[in-house]
Amino acid sequence: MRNHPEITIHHLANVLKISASTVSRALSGNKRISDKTRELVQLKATEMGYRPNVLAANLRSKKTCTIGVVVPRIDRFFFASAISGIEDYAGTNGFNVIITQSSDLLSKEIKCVQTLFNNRVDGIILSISMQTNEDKHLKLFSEKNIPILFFDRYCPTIDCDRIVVDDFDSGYKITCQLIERGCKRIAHIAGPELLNIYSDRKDGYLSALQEAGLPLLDGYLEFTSLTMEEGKQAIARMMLLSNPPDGVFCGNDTTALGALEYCQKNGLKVPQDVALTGYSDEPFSAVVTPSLSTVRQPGYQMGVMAAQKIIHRIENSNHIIPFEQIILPTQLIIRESSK
Amino acid sequence: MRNHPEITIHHLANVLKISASTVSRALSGNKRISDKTRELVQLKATEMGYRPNVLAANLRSKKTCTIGVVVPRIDRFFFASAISGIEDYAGTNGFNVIITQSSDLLSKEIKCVQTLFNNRVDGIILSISMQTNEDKHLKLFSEKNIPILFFDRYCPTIDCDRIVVDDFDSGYKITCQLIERGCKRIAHIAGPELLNIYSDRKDGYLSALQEAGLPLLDGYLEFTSLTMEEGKQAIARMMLLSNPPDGVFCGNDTTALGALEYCQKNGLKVPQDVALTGYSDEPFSAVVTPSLSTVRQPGYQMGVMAAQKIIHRIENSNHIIPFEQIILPTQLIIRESSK
DNA sequence: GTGAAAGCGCTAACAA
DNA sequence: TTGTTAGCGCTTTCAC
Repeated sequence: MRNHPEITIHHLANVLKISASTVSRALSGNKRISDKTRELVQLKATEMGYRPNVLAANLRSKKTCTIGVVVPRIDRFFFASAISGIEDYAGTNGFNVIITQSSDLLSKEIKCVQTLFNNRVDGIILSISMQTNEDKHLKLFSEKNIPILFFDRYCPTIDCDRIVVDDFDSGYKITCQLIERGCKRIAHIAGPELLNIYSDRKDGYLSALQEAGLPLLDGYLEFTSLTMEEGKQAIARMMLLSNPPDGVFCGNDTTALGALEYCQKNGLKVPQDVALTGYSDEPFSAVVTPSLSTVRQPGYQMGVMAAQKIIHRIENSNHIIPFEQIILPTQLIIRESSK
Repeated sequence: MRNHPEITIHHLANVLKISASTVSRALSGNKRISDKTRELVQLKATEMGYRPNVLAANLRSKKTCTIGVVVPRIDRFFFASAISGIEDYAGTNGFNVIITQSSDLLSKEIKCVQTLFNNRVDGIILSISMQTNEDKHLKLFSEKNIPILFFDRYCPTIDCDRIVVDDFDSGYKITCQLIERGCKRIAHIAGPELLNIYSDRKDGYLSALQEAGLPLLDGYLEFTSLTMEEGKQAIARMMLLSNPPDGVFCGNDTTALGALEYCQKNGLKVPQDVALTGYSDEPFSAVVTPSLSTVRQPGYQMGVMAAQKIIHRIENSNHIIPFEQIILPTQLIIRESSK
């Protein structure tokens, strides 16, 4: 089983008795070439099983046609959907996508970013980790004029494009829904305040309370890292307060699920005794009993837009395009847990 | 904001008054160099902000240190977990991962594979689409001696490594569980017979029936593409049979969820009137009511092993390593839907 | 232990 | 429209 040697443009050139540059032009869709030659070359190329050496082309043109992606976790539905969107758009536009995950660790995120940087990606799309409280590792890109784009979770100190949803508004609205259904004592299990998305959700919650003239009672606002276990523990503490909440807005669906489990184990009826809401619309939220009220984020669409925007910027790097923050709408989904 | 020019080994060489090859050796950990020079070079490299040009190195060494991945869908939990495993292992071993998705379409799969091929990935890990009934597009790789590795869904006509689970055994066992709990009329909603995983599950089911002396009644075996909607429709037809099943083994959790919804809408108690089981252990299966019995596949672990195995093969391409099929154990998870 | 030189496969400025 | 030429930045033989 011998390896056939790789066919290059020089082989084609030899066989066709023309120059390598003509072959190159014919293959790259250059205008300055006759239709006849082009067809001839293309025919021969397929015949001989030529495949372009992307590496060499990239080295020469100093572009890799690759975008790097850093997400906290690939296996979270929201991020998987976003990646799916990125890959679909990038794939049909001649770009490759290198995926990396930070596992919500700053140290890992720094490594990912470094790897992508060394691999000379043309742009980087990222959603920062829960720990990210510095931006040194991202400055690398700005310094070399490599486009950065944040989606969902961003670093406020870096000036670049962002695709986000209005977490403040969503947090506000979902709290209002709890108020409208009659809840008087509403608590919130929040995520790390460091992250824009969580602090915005929290601010939306606070704003809704204030507007309705409801007080923020002691112990009604807890900051966690939003795991299921922490959801259980947080609601446990809340329900043991002298004046327990009758409604809890959980920072994400996983926490809400933990809270739900706690309630069911402790004989609390949801939503009668305490109404619950989550955030993110994970696949399980619609099918759990009672089904979870939540906020749906357009993950796939965010991915598509992110890819679109960064590729546009890469391909127009000579132009000055002002940075933009695109805010995509979310959808409030009211289900049994807060009916 | 001027771009600083990229530092190359030649810049370092000039500054240090040594040759580029020495710099190269110092940086690549070559033995034939004095400790003093090595340290000097490395120091200067960091000082000047040198970053190796991976492209040039790859062009020269004809290796890309990149593995390509093709999965049906990124946003399915099983595949997302596998990707997560691949990326973790590859990332810590100096390999990049390019992800593509076939959307379960043969045509798209061919494109993905072609792209990865042109990008000269050093190896490709894939799980084929539901439509894949040919292997021409995969022969490309075998011809160039580029390692292919299948995980979960494989193409039986390609001779290469595989990481799979024992779908026959799992199908057999989960059917046995239905039998043990007293089901007498057990149906199966199967996936496309083309795919090993689904036909194996089906064969396991048939084998369990036969062993228990239970008949396969007319209309008890349906082939679908395992969407939620098809699950509903299939079970609807089954429950309208003159002799409806009292247990249904669904080809995956999504179908089982559809079946569950049908039962709940039509006043059928699960598991009392009809027991249900799924396959895959999606995140929702544990939390739906009644919770779904299912089979857990070690997605993350399969990803790690896949990456490990293919990287090992890439780095030992001079050796002849016999192809191997690794069968990972699954875990039967009995929950309320078949208690 | 170090340097000189060739070349990986491609593109693009320039010339014809 | 086509050819010539000069690299992109690196590795790696082959000298010394």
